[in-house]
Amino acid sequence: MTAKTAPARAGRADLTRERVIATSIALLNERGPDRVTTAQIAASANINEGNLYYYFKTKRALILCIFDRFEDEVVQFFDKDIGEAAAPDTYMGFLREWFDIVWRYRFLHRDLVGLLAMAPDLRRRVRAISTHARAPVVRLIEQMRRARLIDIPERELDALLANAWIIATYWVVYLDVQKGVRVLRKSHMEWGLRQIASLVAPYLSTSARDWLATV
Amino acid sequence: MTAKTAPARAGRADLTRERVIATSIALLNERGPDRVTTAQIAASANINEGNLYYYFKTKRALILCIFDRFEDEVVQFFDKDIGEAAAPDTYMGFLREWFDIVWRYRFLHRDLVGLLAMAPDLRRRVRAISTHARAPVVRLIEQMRRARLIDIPERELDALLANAWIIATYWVVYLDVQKGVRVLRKSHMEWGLRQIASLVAPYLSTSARDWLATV
DNA sequence: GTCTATACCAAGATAGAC
DNA sequence: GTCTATCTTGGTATAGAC
Repeated sequence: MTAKTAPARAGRADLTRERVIATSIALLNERGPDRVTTAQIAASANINEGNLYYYFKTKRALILCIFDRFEDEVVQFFDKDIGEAAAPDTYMGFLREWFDIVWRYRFLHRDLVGLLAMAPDLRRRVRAISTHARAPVVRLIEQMRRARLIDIPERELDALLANAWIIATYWVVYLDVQKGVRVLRKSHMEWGLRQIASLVAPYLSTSARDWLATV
Repeated sequence: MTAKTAPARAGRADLTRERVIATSIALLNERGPDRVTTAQIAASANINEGNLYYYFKTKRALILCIFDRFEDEVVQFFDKDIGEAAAPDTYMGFLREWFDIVWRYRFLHRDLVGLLAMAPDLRRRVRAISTHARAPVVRLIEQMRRARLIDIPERELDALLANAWIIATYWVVYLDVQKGVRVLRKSHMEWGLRQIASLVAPYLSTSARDWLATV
């Protein structure tokens, strides 16, 4: 919410700062917070370790700054207006976008335990995000209902949402950790989309299911 | 496979060793490998830190020993014969047992990245486990089919299995990390079971679904 | 804003007495 | 088998010159 996003017009300092952040995200995703040292970050950003501390007083501060960015992206994503007359593939587009965010910040999900130990306050913020996410998703389902794309009994909705949330956030972790995937290729993305689709499939109208089969 | 399981007749040394292992599992589940020190383990097992190294030459060896135990339990679980005339709640019993294992060793799933960095060979073994798991699960589904409990198209099976696997392994992580659950109560367990059940529900026969509603 | 040099400390591990 | 004492390393962070 209160995050500093990338500056519009960047001076030299801003550029360095951005380079540090970008390079840190890459390293953190690759090896996780506990296996990335400040020395490695500095080296990877082509600056001296001492200089790194000019930009971020602590390693913790750097990681929190990255979390801010993630939070910003997520809030923006969910607050975006979906528009009423959505075609089926609009929904796919959203999912794709979501996977992309989760992938780019996957260490946040994968290594959350460690991060929580470092900054307990993150628990609150992580929870806030999944709470925040619920309304737009429910709205989206309502919309699909009105468009006669889906038909799901009220009492099964909660369980479906929880499952969808777990798959949608842990799918990339699963790819990363269990499958050893290093780069998120289009094929992986499609695979994840199909997983979610298969979750929802039983509740889709025949027309929507036919459409799905063509994707 | 080659793990040393708890000795049948335990001498003093064995008892100490077991205490170290049990206490380590507790600590590792609570805080994760990187936030548990050998000093804490020793203290928690009521022995001196030096003594700890008599039992395990390195921290790594200790953790690998725990992985051995997990592996043993999993293999035993999956190799167990299911028996043909299984009632619906037999399947629930299996799921329960599985959740229990995953919960007791949840740090292995939750902190796998770090563990893989420590012992790359684990990747092979983890993969072997999920490969090993497939056959029994497919057999189980076949059995449910014959008992007319389930009806699922062949081409939807793979996606369902993958989703079930993700939910079944990451459910406890989700509880732990996102919900802040510290002790796996019966209510959480039931919740997880319902999640899996809701995944399978669309494919169940009406009789099986009726049975499910009574649980 | 960037560097060099260095302090500091926590954690894993060893030696060797008992 | 268990303890005390100690070594070693590597990683975070600071001081201060340029």
